[in-house]
Amino acid sequence: MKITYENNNTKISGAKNFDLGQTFECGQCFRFDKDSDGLYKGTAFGKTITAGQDGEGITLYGVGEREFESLWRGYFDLDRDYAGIIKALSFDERVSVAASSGAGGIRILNQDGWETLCSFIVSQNNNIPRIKKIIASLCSLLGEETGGGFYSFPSAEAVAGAGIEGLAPIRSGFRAKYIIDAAESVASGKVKLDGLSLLPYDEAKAELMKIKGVGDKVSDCALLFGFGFRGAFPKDVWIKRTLEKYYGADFSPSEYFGEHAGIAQQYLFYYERSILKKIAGDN
DNA sequence: GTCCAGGATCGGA
DNA sequence: TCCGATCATGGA
Repeated sequence: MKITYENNNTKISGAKNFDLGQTFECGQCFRFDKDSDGLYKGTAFGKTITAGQDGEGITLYGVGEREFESLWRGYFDLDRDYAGIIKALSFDERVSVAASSGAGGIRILNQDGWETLCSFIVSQNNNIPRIKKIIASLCSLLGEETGGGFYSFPSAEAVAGAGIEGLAPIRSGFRAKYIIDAAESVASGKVKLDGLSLLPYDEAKAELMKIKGVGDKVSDCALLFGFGFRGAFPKDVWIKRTLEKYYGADFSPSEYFGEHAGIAQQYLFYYERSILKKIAGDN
């Protein structure tokens, strides 16, 4: 992998297993959209960027060395050896097939913990287009403008301050009370997100599940996408179907796949949900 | 109009 | 412990 800086852009070339589209569209992140020109635009950690990919590599527009090193290198998980992880996980036939059939360019983003927690509370019993819409609405309602009509994700304090009535415009339905409980718990310190990534998995999970509306799956998503727990294995409806179909009952993904179970999960999820669905749709 | 969505909670077997 | 109904809304 080679990083070069020119004209206030950062160019990443020779990065193995890094596909911008797969990474932004595999369901881990709700804040990036593809523009009509094929570029992805979105906001993370209060910074809005435009990113594109061509045969030469990935370009982050308007990002200089300082910002790249302090934010985006970590965000895109660039210091993790995905090729090696895929090799290590390919003892499993399903993961091997998924990784070599259009899911191998996914990188697990290191997103903001609070944003990820809140986003996956919104995701429950919901569909991705609507999840994105609700989150965008929450950000424009309570976040701060970051330029070009983009907004930062609001702090827990800002969300708690709005109260349940204040959230009415985002149309989040029965999830509003859960969002408020999460915001109040985090703002008050009842649930501590600082240092959560350093706790053992079980303790970190129990901490998040103190929040109403945060159960087994939502907490695993937050841990995997927002707190660096690559061994967390979120079990949504698609993955449950996959597990039943190929791995049988009483199967323990975390023991079977090990420390990178979450990455295996994401390959399986994206492959089953997007790639097989697309193939089915083409027939 | 119907079905269902990256689930969690609650009450009752 | 397990199962089903329910939750609020709108995308497909």
